Amino acid sequence: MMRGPRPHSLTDAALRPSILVITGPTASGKSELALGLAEALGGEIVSADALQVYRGLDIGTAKPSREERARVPHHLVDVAEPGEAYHAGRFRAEADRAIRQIRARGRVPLVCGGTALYLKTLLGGLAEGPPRDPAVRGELEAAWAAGEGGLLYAELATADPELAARLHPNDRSRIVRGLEVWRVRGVRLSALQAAHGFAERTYDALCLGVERPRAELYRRIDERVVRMMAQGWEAEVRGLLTAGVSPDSPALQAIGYREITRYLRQGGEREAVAASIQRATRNLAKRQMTWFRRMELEWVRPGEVAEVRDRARNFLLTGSTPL
RNA sequence: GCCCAGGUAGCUCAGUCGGUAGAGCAGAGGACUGAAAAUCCUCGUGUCGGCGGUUCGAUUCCGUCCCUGGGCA
Repeated sequence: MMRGPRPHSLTDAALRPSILVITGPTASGKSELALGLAEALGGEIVSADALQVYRGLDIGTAKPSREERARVPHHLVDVAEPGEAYHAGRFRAEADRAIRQIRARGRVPLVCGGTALYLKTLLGGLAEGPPRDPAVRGELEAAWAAGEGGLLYAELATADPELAARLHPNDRSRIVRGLEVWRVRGVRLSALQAAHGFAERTYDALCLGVERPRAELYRRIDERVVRMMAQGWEAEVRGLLTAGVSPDSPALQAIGYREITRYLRQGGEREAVAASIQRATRNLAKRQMTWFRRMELEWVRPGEVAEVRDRARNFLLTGSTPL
């Protein structure tokens, strides 16, 4: 079994900038909490959300409103075109820059979002791998779509046996990524990952997770989807498609966007769309919980704003790099 | 009232030429290193509508009753 990174010495910790992290499953109310906290502490919000980065995806990503963004500066929202493929590597670099700038202004960086992989890369870094290569990617995806998944898995088993051993033959995304790394750079992704091990410790972070009873969370999700549909989500998606955004782009694979795109292109029962979006969102929340359970978060309840504020203040004052 | 078709897992349904049943979805748990709201893995005992009958044995066949659709009156 792999062991976690060794605890860092106090000297190491003293060099690390303090940040606040607020996460939680979708619709848990983390944005609201972050907003209140940012105002109370003189902070700025760095979004850790894989979809709010895209311009034009507003309703379905529950993007902060113009008013909210006027109240508190937000970073990493609307920083990519909807046709682009944003990714963890880019998030890591841009979040680092945003945090640096916020601190340079003497303000508190408040990272808020539910994309656990992004949070993980922020806190632990990311292995040095080649960025995605559209050409190679295209070939691999095409091969997979043509039913050659078995061949691709076999190729990976030869190129990077260690990686293949821990991937299920059906795990398209990871098999494709592993082969991509092998084909463009001739190195094994598993080796890069082993060398790195998420061992970077750039920040001294207080990580808070917003907690809600499952049933309550699911109810909020269902209600929010209804609200989003009423706000014109369908028209938003139609606009993106009309503007030429490819239905295959990552942005349109997002929950809701994918269902609405399918509906607009292939038809179907209108009422079934909202229901399937609700279901997919509930499934997402459950997957997020799986991440959070092993993230060593301090759990807070949505109503505990004052307590959380004091907890955060205390952390910032006694942390390694008081402001 | 009569005729027909159904009543099987939370939902939609398959199936058992009589040996107590299985898929999808839901739900739960898990994995996760440049698409991550992605991608993937694991988990299915339920008076097989009720009551009788035939049978070594009935969810399966027969009778009857109840319920739900549809048709005829």
